[in-house]
Amino acid sequence: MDGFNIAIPRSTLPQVAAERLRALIIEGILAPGARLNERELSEQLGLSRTPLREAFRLLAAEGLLLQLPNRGVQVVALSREDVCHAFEVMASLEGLAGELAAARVTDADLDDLKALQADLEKAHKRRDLPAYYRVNRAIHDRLNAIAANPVLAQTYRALNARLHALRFRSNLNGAKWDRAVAEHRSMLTTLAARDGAGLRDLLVRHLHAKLQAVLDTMKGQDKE
Amino acid sequence: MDGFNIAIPRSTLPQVAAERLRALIIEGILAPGARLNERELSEQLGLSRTPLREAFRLLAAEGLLLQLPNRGVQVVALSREDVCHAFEVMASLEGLAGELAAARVTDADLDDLKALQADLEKAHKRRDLPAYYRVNRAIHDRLNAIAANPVLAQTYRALNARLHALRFRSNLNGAKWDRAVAEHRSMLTTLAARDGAGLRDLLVRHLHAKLQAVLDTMKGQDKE
DNA sequence: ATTTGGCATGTTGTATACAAAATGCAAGAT
DNA sequence: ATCTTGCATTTTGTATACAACATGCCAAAT
Repeated sequence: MDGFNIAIPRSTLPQVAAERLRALIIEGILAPGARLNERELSEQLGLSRTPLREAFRLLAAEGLLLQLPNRGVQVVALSREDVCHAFEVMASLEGLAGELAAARVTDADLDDLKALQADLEKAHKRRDLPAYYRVNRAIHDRLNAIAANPVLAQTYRALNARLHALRFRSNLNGAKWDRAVAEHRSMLTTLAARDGAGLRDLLVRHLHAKLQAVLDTMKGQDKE
Repeated sequence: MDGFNIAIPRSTLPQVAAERLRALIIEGILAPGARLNERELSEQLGLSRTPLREAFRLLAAEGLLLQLPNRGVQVVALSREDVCHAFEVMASLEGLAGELAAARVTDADLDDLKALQADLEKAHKRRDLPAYYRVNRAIHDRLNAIAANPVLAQTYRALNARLHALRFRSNLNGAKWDRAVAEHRSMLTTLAARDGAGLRDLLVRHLHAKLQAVLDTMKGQDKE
């Protein structure tokens, strides 16, 4: 019997630092394009430069930071094209998650998702955008969990982190929001029918719609 | 006029170190599961522990190394399941590459690919496995280049590195090899027809076949 | 006036020293 | 004999010192 995992979760200082930085980037406190001073940041975070530099390398590998030799790191500023490319990949990954989930989903899973869907619609009716985002994310996470592919989950998570800063700000307007909720509803029925290919298509289209929403909010502010 | 990129490519020591380590891992000189001693390795590579540790973090982010707090790093040993999961994702990404490539491919591209296909068949006829792998990789790289999605290319590359060590050793037997070559032929005609969905399916199936070949060679040597 | 060269300053890159944690071994207790 | 406990050694984690590089300023020359 060792179904229990009692190991106390320890993470290294660089990992913790990376998490903090990730949050700061996503919240926009560290703005895209901003150059990060090692000494300054290390003092603010209360650690030395060495673990901070390892955190930098982590985030650079994830694609959140850009490392310029002898010129330090800066927060990546995504161009409109970058966003399109990232969404193309995200859509494909999410489609795969759907396909896998359809093959493996249990009735219990479906019940959970139905509950989440109800929450989603509630948030939508209340026009509570933060709550909507939270539930939305929970649903997509759940789908990934059902897909039960850790490699997929990790790849997806890494990519998502890069875009999260943007999505955070993409304020859905009425029509698009309604449509997104409707799409979620059909996703659920498609999943219940165990229609993998159908769910895949739906998710891909769903993400393409999301891309449009993001691109709309990006309009004007051209970054490269 | 600045279509030229004259910037002399400089890389940091950690990046160079990471490349070396990646090569050593892929070639199997650093065996899966092996624990890497920082001091020892840094002396062998001729650098200090600091840049080496940053290289470790890079490779850990890529999924080639596993970091255990206060217990250093070790080369990841992929279980059969890990390989299946990775291939599922790879297949999806390669499928996306095919889909995109079909939409963007030019006649010049097709000519290049035809030439590569000829090389592939030659290598097959000669039963020259190393050459076959080389050309095979060139074809897949070319496809990714045509797809023109840097995010996809990077994601694909990272995942591929994790599996390369395995594929290296997967010795195709006669029947599977013949089939792979045939699949490549139909890929080319499907691409020429600009049939994105068709090419996607083909590539996904192609990779599933590859997975089977890899799993076969893994049989027996159970690692977890 | 503009440009170029050198210098001063600040910032990153690498090495090393020190601290903390883990590992292995041996001695003692049960 | 086996298991535990404490110590010595090894190894990793963090901080800091030093070196290399980049940047901005000022003076001098054209």
